[in-house]
Amino acid sequence: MMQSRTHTCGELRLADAGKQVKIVGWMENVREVGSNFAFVVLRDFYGTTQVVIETEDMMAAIHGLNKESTISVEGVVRERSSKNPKLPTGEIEVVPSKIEVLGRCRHNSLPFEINRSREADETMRLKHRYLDLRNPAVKNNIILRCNVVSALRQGMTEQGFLEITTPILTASSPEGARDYLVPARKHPGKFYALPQAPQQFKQLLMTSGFDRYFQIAPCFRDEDARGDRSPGEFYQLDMEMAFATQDDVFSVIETVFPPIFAKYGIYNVASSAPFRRIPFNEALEVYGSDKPDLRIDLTVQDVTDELHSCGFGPFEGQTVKAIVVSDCKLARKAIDKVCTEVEVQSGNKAYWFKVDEQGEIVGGIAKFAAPLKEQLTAKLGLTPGCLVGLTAGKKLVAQKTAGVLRNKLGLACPEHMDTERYEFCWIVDFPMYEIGEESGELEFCHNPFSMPSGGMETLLKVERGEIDALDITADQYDLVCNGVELSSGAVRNHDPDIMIKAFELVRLGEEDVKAKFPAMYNAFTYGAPPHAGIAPGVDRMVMLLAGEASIREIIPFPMNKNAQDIMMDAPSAVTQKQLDELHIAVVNVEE
RNA sequence: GGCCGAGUAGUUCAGUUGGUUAGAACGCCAGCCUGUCACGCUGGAGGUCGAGGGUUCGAGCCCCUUCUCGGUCGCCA
Repeated sequence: MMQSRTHTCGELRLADAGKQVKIVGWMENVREVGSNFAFVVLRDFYGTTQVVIETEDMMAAIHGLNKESTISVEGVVRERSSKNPKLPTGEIEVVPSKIEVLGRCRHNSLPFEINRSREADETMRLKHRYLDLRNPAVKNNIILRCNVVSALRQGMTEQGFLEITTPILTASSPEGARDYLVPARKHPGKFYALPQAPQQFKQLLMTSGFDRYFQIAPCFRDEDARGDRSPGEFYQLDMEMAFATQDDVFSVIETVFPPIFAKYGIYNVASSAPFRRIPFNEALEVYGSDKPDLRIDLTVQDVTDELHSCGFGPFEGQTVKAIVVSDCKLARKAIDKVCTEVEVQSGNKAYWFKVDEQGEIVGGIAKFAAPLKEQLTAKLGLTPGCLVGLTAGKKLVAQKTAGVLRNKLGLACPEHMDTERYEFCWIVDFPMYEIGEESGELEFCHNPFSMPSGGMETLLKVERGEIDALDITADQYDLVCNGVELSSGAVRNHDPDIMIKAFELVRLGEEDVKAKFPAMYNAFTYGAPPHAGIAPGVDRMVMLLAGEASIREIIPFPMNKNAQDIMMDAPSAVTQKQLDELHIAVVNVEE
């Protein structure tokens, strides 16, 4: 038999009984149940098949062979006398006539057990990622990622988008995150930068006349990691459309995303178009977050008037927010746990009281709230069985803490959260400017590429003193799903004059625009199309679909929290010759 | 960089008020076992308790320093 294999380990069925086959794979397990009788579980990418050892010859062929060695097995498919209904191949087994060792595993003790690798220490998993990935539960997330990326490509292509790659070695950008720099050998003292996003290139593509662009784009940012944020590099479904409005972008996403989420996600229900649109300020006020989880039916209410002078110290003179949980079944211990979690995550305390079956305010800070029962009942519509969660602080702090509390209460109270679905929304009307915390002066809130709503006319109104710069909104939007920010996007500012005017409000001018974004500024002076786009994060999308809490579970070869690849040993030292060629002198490097 | 948590056998963990020889499960090795499929049974090997210092008659446990990993905040136009 010349073929490497006739079948995979996942495909043989009862109907194949009697066939002469050759299968290959990893020796996952050996169960010896007699001196010359054993079962070998052979695993490949597609599944597992049982090989039954019944002769001295075959026993000798696997004798002393460590698990996870690769072997080929030639033999006959036979119906099992004792079947296993839990396995797709559980009705048959292969009776071998020849077993060949292909790749011997030299280790009789593995760093972890393959099928339980997810329980192992993460450092160990990452160091031996090639073993970790043999675990079907780990491997399946990578397969899911492939399928999702493939579906996104197909969806975007069907919408008329062209996939165009943009440079990886490019220029450092003056704003945004920290760049990864690459020394330029031919230009001593100068550096390339890895792109934080293909932002400027895609806008230049629009200016070049391409109408609809997309790319599964690698993005590089030298910022610290989070559970849902990979250090160093990540991927975006980057897209841009010429002569387009916000609605045009929304329409594309609302067409492409829901079917993919419903098909590939752990939940098979996704919002249908159009997604809810929530203004930024309303999101903060009602949900305490600019990325609300709409599966939770709880909302935040303002009780500052009622409680800011109730005598409870932490509320004194502060904004106070309340979340009413009707028919709350949480015990005191569970409520305290929620409050503790809120404090850990937000750094601010949460408080509570309950309304008992007699309608009396009890528990938590009842001592202060009870005297205000009438006002609170009128304001919040309290009924027996209600739990009222409370937060306080300066307005934004009270809002955001309430947002954290809302999430925790939703998770703790299943009757207030319809977990098994993907609930999308757009956050719209972001402020264009804010007062910088350090500078105390007006700054761009998000990015300077966005078009101020109303364009030049709006900026002129600020100049004329008719409106406050802080009240300007940008044609910018976030895509949010189940409390996860998937993406920011915007209608871009394609007009050099409006760009300069927008920069003037933050005390910059034409020279700064030219200096910071020379290619884009120049390009836009040659006739630019209005354009808009968005760039949903592929990694986070796959996390949501896989139901994984760690981004490392959906990346084939992830780095650890400290941006190290401990399998490849990156970053690593390089030779003096390499440094010399790059005109780099390394000083004060500690071992 | 701040805060919180973790670090004990190959792996995952337990280890009481500081007290005899640091345990369990899985894995590994040996023996038994002809229908297992998380095979079973018997036995065995395997430990720098992250590192350094201190307190003590005595430290896995208490104190100090430090390293590593994770979470979180800062940061991420």
